[in-house]
Amino acid sequence: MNEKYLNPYNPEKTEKEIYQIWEESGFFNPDNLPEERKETFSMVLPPPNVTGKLHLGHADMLAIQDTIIRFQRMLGKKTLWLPGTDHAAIATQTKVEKLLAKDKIKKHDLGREKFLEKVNEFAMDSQKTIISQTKRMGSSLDWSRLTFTLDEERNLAVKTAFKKMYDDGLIYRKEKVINWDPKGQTVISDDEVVHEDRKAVFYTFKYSKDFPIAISTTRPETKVGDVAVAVNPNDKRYKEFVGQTFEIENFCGTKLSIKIIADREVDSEFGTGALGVTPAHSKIDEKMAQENNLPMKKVINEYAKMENTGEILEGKKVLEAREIIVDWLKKENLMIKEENVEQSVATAERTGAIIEPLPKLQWFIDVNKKFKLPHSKLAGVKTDQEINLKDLMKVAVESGEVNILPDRFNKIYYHWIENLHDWCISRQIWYGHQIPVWYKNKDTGNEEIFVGVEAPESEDWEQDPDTLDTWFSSGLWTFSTLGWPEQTDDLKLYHPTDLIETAHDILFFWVARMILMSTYLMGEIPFKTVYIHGLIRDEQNRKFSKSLGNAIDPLDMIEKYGTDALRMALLVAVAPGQDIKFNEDKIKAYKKFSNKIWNIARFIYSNIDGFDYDNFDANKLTDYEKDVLKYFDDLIVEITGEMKEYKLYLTSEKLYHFVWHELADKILEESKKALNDETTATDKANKQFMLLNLFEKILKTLHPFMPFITEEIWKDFPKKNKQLLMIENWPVN
RNA sequence: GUGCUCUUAGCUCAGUUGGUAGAGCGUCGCAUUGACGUUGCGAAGGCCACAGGUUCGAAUCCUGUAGAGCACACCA
Repeated sequence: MNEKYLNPYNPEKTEKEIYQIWEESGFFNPDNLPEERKETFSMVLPPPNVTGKLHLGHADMLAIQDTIIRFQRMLGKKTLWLPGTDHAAIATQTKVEKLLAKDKIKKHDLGREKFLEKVNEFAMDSQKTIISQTKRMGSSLDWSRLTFTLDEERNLAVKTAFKKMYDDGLIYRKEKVINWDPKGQTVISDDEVVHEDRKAVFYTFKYSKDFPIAISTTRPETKVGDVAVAVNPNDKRYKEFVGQTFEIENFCGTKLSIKIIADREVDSEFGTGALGVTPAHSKIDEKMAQENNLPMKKVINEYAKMENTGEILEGKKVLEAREIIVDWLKKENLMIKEENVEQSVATAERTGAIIEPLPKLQWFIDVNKKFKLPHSKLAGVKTDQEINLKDLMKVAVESGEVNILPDRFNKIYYHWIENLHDWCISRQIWYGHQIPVWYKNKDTGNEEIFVGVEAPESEDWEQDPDTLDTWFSSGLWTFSTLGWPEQTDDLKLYHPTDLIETAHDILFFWVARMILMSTYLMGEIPFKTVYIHGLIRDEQNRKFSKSLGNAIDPLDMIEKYGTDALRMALLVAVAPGQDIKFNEDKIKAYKKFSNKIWNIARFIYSNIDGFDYDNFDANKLTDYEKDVLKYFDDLIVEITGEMKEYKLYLTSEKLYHFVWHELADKILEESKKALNDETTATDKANKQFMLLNLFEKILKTLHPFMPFITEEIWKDFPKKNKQLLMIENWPVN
């Protein structure tokens, strides 16, 4: 027996050696796998943001995906698991800005080019850290195909996609009321808006003494931008006023011209049944104003300060302006009622700032416009059929081609699509894919536009300074990483991918966008199955975050307990979609399990001297050994089925139970007499064979879950013609 | 407002198509220096939130009630 078994299992030393052996073998790369493998299995890694280092959520994702890819590799498939990192535009830029602020450096002082150099430096540094951490988790990713969402090939994919969508009329530029983040100084999409419940005051008042209708609002400061009052067409109280226009000379120092309009959207039961229409600062009001040919009056600027108002309010912050108006209304005896209400306030996901709806010229993806889909491979959509993006996204899931686990997320997905509006894709930040659009004669009124993959030749064109929403490039991920727009072998072989595994908080940001981009650009689904894992929370059920100071570094856990133990703790009995309450004791328990396996190896290996496993005649076995082996073989059949359905949480638990409570507690104990020569030589040989045979299959079935310790023990397994355990065949009969 | 989910042992959670409830940790006994950075054997502990219904049979399917949570949202 190898002397290493005399000491306890040393994860730290073993894991580094083993990972190196795997990397040097080249087997992470499907091109190097032995024998001819016809069936493929492919996954892309959800690219971690290059904003720092990995957290437990990443560890969870890596554990699940690596277990799946190792299982598929052992099944004999040509397996590709493709790594990458995400530039995470706004998140990374903000991070670097903060770092620079420590040295009192501002981004505008540096200028765009210099600043981007800094961000890039940071991003590449961060990428290095992330890669080394990912390797510590045992991830069998094909590093030869490493990608970055902002590298040259991906930039080509982004520009190609943009151009095609523009040519199909699906990307348009328009001045609309958008979600403005005053802190981040950029537009954000609807999905980046987080609604928070807050207390607010609901004010009811009249613009002036002579004005016939009272209105209600929680934002009096926007009312200086009002151009109309809308009422329900069936509301008898206000019918006589519809169509009239009232001039208000002085509303807190500002002149207003208010037309009374009728709109079916107005609920006569709510408030006074009349709604002050502020087209520039509310999306629903914007729509009403357009339908009634009313002007837009912008009264709040990009810094959330008042503009185009009378002197009293001009330049004031919105909250100050609100107080001033409320005081003025009271003083003028125009205030009718003040009620305390719960209101949901729109805030920016990244900066936490309150969103200011503003009219701005931006780029959008039209999700409702119909177009002809060329070369459809989608179930339920014919080639050249007219369809819009919204329906395309819906069909991919409805047809069952894309299967979301657990199912309940299907319903959440449909619900999201039903409420989907056009996607604003331009951002006023520097770090990201610059929009491939050039302008000429911009301020002359004869503006010309050029949209292309390459910049126009002559020099008087100026590129749009804005960058694209980071999710635009992420949406292309399943095929941009395989070489698209080039028709590469990888693309043909591995797309659609088999599985995407990710957290539920980016189902819409990412999963939905990948479905959109893939169905539109490729005419096929991006992946067959979506496996959604839960979020990891602390013992008080809070999210892990730096600000709370409760963050746990997975590397600390690995140092204490070993990667295999951490992986098991994240996998056993955790159903998809289920949030995990982090518990260090669980990891400890699987460290003990690692030790148990190590000791089983010691016991078996120290009891097989002189036994020839390769040439043993299995016919000599008695019914007892045959039954034991059959029992485990049956179990393997069962768990193989589960693994194919991605039910790792069941398989891991069953294997744990079998190893500890069947093999160690019973089968091993029952074999001791024979092994100690207390019975016959035949009996001893039978038991030796049985134990080795069980152990071989256990090492193999356990390997996807606990790759390091199983590979290490496999080195000493007494068998000729062995390969690395990671490419041994899965033991199915 | 629209939609979704959860409630199982002290704690954290499994329970695959309906067939007399499972794991880890914790608690309590007993044993053991053994292949075991201990482990083994055993025990206590659950009317599976509650009330109805379908069924020969329900933790599992249906309806309702209560509590908890989540997603979405142009209700001023």
